[in-house]
Amino acid sequence: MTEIELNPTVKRFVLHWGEMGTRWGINRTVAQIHALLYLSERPLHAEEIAQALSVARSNVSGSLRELQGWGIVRVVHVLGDRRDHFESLTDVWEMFRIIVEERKRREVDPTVSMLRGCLQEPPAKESKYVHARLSEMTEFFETMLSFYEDARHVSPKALRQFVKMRAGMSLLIPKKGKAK
Amino acid sequence: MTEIELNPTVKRFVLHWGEMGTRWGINRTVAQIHALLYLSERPLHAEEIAQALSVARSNVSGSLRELQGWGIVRVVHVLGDRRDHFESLTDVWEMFRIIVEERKRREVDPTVSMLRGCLQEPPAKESKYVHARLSEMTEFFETMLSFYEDARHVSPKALRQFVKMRAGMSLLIPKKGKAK
DNA sequence: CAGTAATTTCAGTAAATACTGAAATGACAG
DNA sequence: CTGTCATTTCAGTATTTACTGAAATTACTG
Repeated sequence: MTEIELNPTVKRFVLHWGEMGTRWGINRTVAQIHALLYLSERPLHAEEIAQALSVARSNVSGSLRELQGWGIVRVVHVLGDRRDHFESLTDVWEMFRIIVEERKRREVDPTVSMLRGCLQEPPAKESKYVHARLSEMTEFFETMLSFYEDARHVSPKALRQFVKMRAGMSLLIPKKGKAK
Repeated sequence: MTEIELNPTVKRFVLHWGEMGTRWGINRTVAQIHALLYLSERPLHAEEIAQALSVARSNVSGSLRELQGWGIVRVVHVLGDRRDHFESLTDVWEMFRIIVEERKRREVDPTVSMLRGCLQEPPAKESKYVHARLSEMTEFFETMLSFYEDARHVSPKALRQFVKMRAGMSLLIPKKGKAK
């Protein structure tokens, strides 16, 4: 009812984050709730969130469930309060890692399965050309996956350092002469 | 009218690609057309595409425009035929590079602007906490951007080799002792 | 410069997606 | 147990997004 007015900076971030969500296939409200929790110093309960964003309580409920499914929001309890409270991870790198991992699991892995399935087909049946394109696509995904797999076995700390190391890439390119 | 029956493998790929598109914020039909062109040995004209996918001619028109906007489909002409024909890039790595570049431009860059804008605000106004979270988020994006910038200046060939190099990551982690 | 084929635009419609609010369920506290 | 508060479910509705087909425009041909 009574609009709990958000700090303008928070509002700006929340709205933008919501838009970004939609562009990457994430429900707007889900993204907004995540943004709100990310900027909230203390855990919030569903009712507060509903008021802050002017959405229905039930909508918040489902969205929180989804965020928990992603593993970037968790429920906590406040002494003397029966309600569930929610907080976001604060470590941006860790959130990024989790999101990448989830999207791999939900979207990339099934795509690779599909591609392998397509290549299974008697190669006479479909044209040579189709088979060639699908092979290239599969190889691309598999290369990316094994790169990712390697990266995953490096400690998060070391990985951060690697990414942060300016000019890191250019030093690392294989062998002779300067890459051009 | 007369359904041009797609090769089952092509159909499978096209349908899957369409679904993946939607999950990443790409219109289903747009993704399907891209998939179809990717697997097509010769350039197709809009009418063929409309029939193959059973969608309206005008829908194909807009979708092709969008794909051209992304830069992964281009128009070509066939001698003795007035119609525009369309073909997809065939190099998967190059397509990936272009898509990443575009999404950076359309989505990441504006987000970083927004974040910088938020940090501009008199830090007294918003809570210390909000400012701290926004700083971390900004730093994350900026680190990623400069990493990407480095990678962009490496030749595509070298970059491919780098990604393909198994165990590449673990070798590359800074300094003393083996990571992890 | 007429006539025709190709393409694009756009208003209307359909489909998908997101959201609401009432009702059902669950979880305590006394 | 009983009542209260919290949460979830779900059927109905609203909103957004995608799509169609007719009409307008553009591009070409003879």
